[in-house]
Amino acid sequence: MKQTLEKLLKEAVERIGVKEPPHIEIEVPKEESMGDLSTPVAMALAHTLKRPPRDIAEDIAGGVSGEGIFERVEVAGPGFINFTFKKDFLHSELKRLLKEGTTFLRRDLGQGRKIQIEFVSANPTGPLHLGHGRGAAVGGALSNLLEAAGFEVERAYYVNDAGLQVRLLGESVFARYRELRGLPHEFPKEGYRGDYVADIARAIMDSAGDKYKDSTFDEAQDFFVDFSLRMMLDETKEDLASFGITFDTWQSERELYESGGVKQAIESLDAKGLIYESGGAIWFRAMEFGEDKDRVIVKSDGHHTYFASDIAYHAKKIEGGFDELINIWGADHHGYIPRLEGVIEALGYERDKLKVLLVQMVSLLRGGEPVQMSKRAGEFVTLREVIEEVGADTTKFIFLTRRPDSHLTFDLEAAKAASAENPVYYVQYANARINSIFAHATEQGVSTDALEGADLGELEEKEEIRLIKKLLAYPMAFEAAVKGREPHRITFYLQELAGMFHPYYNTHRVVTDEPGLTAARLALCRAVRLVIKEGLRILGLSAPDRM
RNA sequence: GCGCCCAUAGCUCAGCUGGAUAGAGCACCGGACUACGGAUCCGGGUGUCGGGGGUUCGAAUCCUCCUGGGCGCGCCA
Repeated sequence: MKQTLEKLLKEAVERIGVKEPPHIEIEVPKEESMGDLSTPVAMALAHTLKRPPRDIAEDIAGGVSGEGIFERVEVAGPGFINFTFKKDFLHSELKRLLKEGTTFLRRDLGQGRKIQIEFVSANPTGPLHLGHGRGAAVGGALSNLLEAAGFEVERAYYVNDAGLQVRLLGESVFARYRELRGLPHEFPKEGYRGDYVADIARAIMDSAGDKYKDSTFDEAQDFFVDFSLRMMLDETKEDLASFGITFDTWQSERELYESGGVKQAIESLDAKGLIYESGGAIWFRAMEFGEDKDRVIVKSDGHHTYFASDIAYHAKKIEGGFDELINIWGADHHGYIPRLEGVIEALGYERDKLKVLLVQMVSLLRGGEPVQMSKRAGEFVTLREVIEEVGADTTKFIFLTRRPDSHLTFDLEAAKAASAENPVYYVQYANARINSIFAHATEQGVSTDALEGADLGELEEKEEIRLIKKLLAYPMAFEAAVKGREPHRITFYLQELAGMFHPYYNTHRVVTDEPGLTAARLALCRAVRLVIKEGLRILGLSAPDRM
């Protein structure tokens, strides 16, 4: 629909003597009386052509060749050109949608370009919390979205399984282990205090018994750290699975050290003279890349900072042949962005090869009262608990009906209360409802197989025309979502589509006494279902046949 | 002190990258087909778009200052 107009408009604009036409904006006007699609292009041209916008609009409108396509082409307001399509055109486009299916809905904007999306990447020192859930929902939806748009997408998870934090986890588990055994123990001062630490200790008792009752932590360290890591990682994967999120690659930080990747990355920076020693530590010349201070890679005690392995990790990503890298981070890491971009430049690549998408913080409330989400503190609400309490689809939907950069307060009480009335069901119900219409049709002995031949010209009610236009507008929403990397646009589109389907259903019967009309309406329902399923799939939401 | 993000209806949020009279859902009130699922539908109103200034044909959207909130600014991760 939009593409057809785009092409005709471009020709018309060239026809009035504009050699290099600007980008032609096309939008759906807010009022139906303003036509189906609209363009402000005449107003944009007014300045350069030094003519009144309405005159230009008249000229362009007169030059649009689209006989058989437009019912009306009108100039309105300060200089908008409004287009209203002929019903025949809408019907033939709907026919195409039904025939081509998702091919009609998607556009190949990626052209097979490789893109890696890294998200969640939580420290394996504690369970996933709600903030991770937001990253997971957005990252998963964005991945599906870009995949549908013809990108080759890799979903990546980075596991920080090296360094002092995981050692501290092991030490905390060790202390709990001794505690459970009734042995004297000293809990590390900054240790992890959540219940999950004791859970791990219990699991160790189950599998290793009292094998380590006489060991010091130094002796038992490897076992405790590895066991704890494996268990945390397994639980993380379980949580993500129950949230409907999957990953293609799990990059271990430890592996980057063991394979020599970190060493290599540092050497390559060194070879470029971007590294120096001072005060016993090794520094990266971040200031040469716009940072306000240089950054330590290796501390004076010999330990590497996270930054060191991040350099190696991103070097490895780039060498993986990706055209674009996307990192989805919590907004509390925003200060880290220039540092990492600097490194990418230092490694000899374009800075904008990496796009960091910040997902704003989620503050958790329960009945208006703040709930702490600190991993070190004893009490916090995990993603798992929220999924169990509120449900995966509802939780995801709450995340996907907001711009990622909007701050979000997630009130558990409100979410649960809203759960029964949640808009996600409104959308899913449209799908389920269509399924029962088809079941009903079959019961009535109406064939639902041969809808290809249906005469869609039968669809003349205004609710039907509106619905068709909305369906044909899906590619526009899709394109905007892809270009802006904003999956939430799909969410809003689906709510609007369902918001047209339900009233239609209540006004007009699909299965009627007239076979021709029935076939056409069934075909329309099938198209609605197709689009809803496609949208829900992209968002990572389920599309149950019955609810 | 410096930097990033946010502020739109009572609440939760959209607003298609500068366009027409700023929109949904929730909540509240009233109503609906002996037929395809009432998780539905129909009707009812609400705005100094946080505030001031600027840019221009035109600003919720861009610039600037201010206010308020969130988050960063380590040889932490």
